Amino acid sequence: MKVTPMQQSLISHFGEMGSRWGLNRTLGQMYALIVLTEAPLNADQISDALLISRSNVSMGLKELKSWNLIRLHHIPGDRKEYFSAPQDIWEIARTLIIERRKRELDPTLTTFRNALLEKPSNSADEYTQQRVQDMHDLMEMVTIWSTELQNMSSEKLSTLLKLGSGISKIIDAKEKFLKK
Amino acid sequence: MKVTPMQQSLISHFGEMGSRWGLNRTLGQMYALIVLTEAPLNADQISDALLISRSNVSMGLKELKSWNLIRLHHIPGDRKEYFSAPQDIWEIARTLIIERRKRELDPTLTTFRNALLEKPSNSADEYTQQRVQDMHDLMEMVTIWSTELQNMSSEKLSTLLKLGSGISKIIDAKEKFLKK
DNA sequence: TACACTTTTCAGCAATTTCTGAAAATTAAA
DNA sequence: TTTAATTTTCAGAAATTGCTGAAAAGTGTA
Repeated sequence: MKVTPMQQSLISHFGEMGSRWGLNRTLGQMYALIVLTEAPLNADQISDALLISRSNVSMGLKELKSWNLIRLHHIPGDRKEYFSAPQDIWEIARTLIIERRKRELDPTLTTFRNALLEKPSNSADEYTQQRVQDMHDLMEMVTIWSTELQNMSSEKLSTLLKLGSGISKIIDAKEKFLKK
Repeated sequence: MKVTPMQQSLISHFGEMGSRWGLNRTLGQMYALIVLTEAPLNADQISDALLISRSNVSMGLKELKSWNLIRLHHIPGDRKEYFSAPQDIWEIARTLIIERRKRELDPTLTTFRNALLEKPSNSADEYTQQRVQDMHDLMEMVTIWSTELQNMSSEKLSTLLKLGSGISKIIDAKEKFLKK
């Protein structure tokens, strides 16, 4: 399993960025390799290409599975497991949104709700609850959005994103419409 | 500087989540404390409240400054520096979007563009470039969106988010309109 | 069932990140 | 200026995270 120079530079970059994401270097590299290679890969090929141990690949694949980012294939006459990324880049994006929400937002929303259920016993807690309420409301809306995106087809998601700078105008139009 | 139990549990949670974000535990705790406390705080108070060294607070504040997440105050007759978070939670959200884009998206977009400028010398690179192109297009749209959000007032941002599940209908309406 | 092949687990080592105390630098009042 | 208060820097210690090889577990074929 050899990697072209072009692929190598992309893999390295994903490795460096991996840590800025919730992933780590190796996971970033592994996913870059899988995404950029047309044919599904087995664990030994990944281990080869990235010069990391077979067991590390196994753990990485486990993590990628838990993120729902890879698909499993079987090749007739070969007992090894082969992995690929979804063809549709929008599907990958959608998965990332869902999984990051699960990990980054949901637990916090729960903590906020618990804090809001308590009775403030002094003015410091009153202020605290007020701020928690604000953060809660914002996060809840983001969650609703992400659920919405989750159920959107790639086509619709694409349309929405292409709206880009048009979005402001749409809001204006809506405001106007409602006021009339 | 004492922290109420309610504040303490929120601070701990932010600490744990801090690592899932690009921050780290201490940074998460520091920002929770600053956000949840009404009066601006000085470094010694933060050090006290969170039981971390003064120098660690100094480094944390430096980081929070670089993220544009805190405001500096001076109290007459006091030489210490006091820090607070913006009152408007939407402003904080906007800042986070901008800063995360800078750190998580922009460098990758540059790498993608460089890869697309190269001439593919074999079919593996052809496939690679095709996938990079897809990812590039998607990321560019996300970037445009985030620029849009960056320039939106808190009110407008709020309206947009409240749109929530209405967004699908708006897209449908727009599609229909364009086709007629 | 026995077997060869493949994947997973995990204890311990390695690398990285985070934190601290001491010292240096900065700041502003006297 | 000098001095005292405050903030910042940074080398090394501590803690955390990541990686490996060896062994265990799992899987399908004969």
